[in-house]
Amino acid sequence: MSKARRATMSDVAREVGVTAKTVSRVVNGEGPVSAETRARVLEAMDRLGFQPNLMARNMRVGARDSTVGLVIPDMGNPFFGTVAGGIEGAVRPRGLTLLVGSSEETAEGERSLISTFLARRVTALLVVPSADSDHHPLRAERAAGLPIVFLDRPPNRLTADCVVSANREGARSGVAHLIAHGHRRIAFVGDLSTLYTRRERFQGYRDALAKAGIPLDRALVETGHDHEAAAAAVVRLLARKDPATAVFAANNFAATGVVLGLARLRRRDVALVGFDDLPLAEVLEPALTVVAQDSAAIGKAAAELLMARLDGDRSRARTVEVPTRLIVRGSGEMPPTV
Amino acid sequence: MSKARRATMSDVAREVGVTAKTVSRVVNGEGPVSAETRARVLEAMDRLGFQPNLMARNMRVGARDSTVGLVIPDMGNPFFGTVAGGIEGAVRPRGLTLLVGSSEETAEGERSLISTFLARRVTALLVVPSADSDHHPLRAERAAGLPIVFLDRPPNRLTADCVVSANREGARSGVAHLIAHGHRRIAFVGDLSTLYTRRERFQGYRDALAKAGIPLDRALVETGHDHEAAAAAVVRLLARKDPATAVFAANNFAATGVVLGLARLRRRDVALVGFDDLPLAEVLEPALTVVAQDSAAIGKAAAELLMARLDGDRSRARTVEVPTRLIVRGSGEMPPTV
DNA sequence: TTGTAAGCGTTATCAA
DNA sequence: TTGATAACGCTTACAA
Repeated sequence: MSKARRATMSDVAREVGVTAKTVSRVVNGEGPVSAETRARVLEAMDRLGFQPNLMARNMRVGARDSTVGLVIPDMGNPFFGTVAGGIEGAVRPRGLTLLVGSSEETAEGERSLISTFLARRVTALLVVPSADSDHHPLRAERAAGLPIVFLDRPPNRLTADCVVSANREGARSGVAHLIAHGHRRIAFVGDLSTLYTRRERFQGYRDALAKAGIPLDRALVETGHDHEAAAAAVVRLLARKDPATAVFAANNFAATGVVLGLARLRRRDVALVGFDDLPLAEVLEPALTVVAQDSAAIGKAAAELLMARLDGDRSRARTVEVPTRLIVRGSGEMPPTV
Repeated sequence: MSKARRATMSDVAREVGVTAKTVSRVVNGEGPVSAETRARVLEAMDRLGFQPNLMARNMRVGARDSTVGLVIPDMGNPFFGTVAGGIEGAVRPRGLTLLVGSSEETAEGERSLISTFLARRVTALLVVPSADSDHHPLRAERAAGLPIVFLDRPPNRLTADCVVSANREGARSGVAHLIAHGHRRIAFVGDLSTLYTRRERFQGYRDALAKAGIPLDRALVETGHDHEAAAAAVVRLLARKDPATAVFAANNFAATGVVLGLARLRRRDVALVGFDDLPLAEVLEPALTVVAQDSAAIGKAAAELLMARLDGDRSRARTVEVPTRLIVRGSGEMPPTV
């Protein structure tokens, strides 16, 4: 019962009294097979619950699997969900199936997941790198013609196609927006500083401050990698003797956390601009001003890069930067409390 | 360049001057290999960028792949992201890798994704069924010993393990809560009625009404499968001559949409209870009362069922119901406007 | 219209 | 400690 071996083509063939090759023909709808034989084979396949072994097929054919592997850092972050949706919509018409795994934001998780995909001979590989991962070992795969595209964050120690948001410019514009509304004590709440997106957005923050002649105050730079951490950061930022009058939250979790923190403090006088939009942004009070990323477009761009490579594009690695968009809703336009 | 063949064990072996079997021993850290041979093999592997072909290995070993396949309807829904996270946390310690694909809520997408997983000989299969899918064809796989667990929604035409939320009872308690606060015109905004979860939650809604002696008014039952559809539904519900004084939103998208709709109408006098919690629920005004699902627990329970099967549990199919929890925050306690 | 032989990349078995 | 041979399930090339 438990050792019930799975039916193979030979099993089906024996059942019907033909050869495996004939079953193969029926399965692949290829070559000439008499209607009667075909019917008998189909019947036996159904009766035995035959499922072709794609591993064996792919091995023989030498063809790659019709699967695209995607490595993301976190299944729970809707940003990556939307990115994945964008990819899927683009590769599906081509008959490719997207399979997603999570690295849990660790280099080891990422390495082992990539290995899993490579060992299964995916048609192409999409990776959102986790901090500190090294992509140098992938050079052989790339040389062997495997399309590899990095998303959201660039590869480390490897030149390859890459799609990212306009992080620096987007952050700059968001912070400049706060400055334009009179703020000079603007806090930055972001991920761990090892992350590429955090570094870029932090640079944009510095660019905006510099342009306005505002010195960087390290005391206003906080880390909030999840909701509660960001909420706690806000409490600290506002408890200072010289508190922040505005906050730039550098990702969706940070923005959510800052909103939570401010609400718990019953503070409605602190300006806020978030990076990445939230579904409920417009109903918050005040409504949340954000630098919106086009996450679906990021996925789509990556998928298109990938498919161009599959179609034989051998040009050098490209980096696509997807623009962001400032959405003004209220929270970013409040003046500083004097 | 483009046809660069991938290095095989034989390639590595030839390079070093040994046999494929020796390389195999090194790769699998099995059997006796001299330290020197091992070093030379490892060096050659690295130089050639050798990646073992798992398809070939699995085929030979006859072993199942160390992969668990998960089919979800929608990558963009954070509920499924959290469920996936719960599964991953439970199967990873066992050395299993979770691979996720999206059916886009279509029976065909689900069928083809399941086929993809079966053809790749996953160790186990996890499925969130889409509406109208038929799982009868999976009976042979189940008989062959493949653990199959359904999540969030039960299988159709197949008896199998299943993990669901206490949908009916949860919805009943949410609606009863509104009734306890004086409401009698309570609207229901949910998914398409073909969906299991929608049907169950609707039953819970009816149960609560019946218990209170309130007749069901079909005019108060609306469909809102995404944010905007739910927002539009609210507008209709409140525009009636005999409008709803409270709304029960039967899933997270519907709840978000209802909140959006109410905010756009500037209506703060309509009571609301949502099914499934939202990250920003506590900061809404009024804060959102919800029937919270434990999505991570659903994933974990499914993973545990699955692993028990892998460990040889042959008992009959079980259905696990994960309890929900009413979280009172304000929106559900508002009295009806007279 | 169907069958035979060989081989894809790996590992089990047994021998050296 | 290492190698030769066969086999996993399937498809290609060729023959019947």
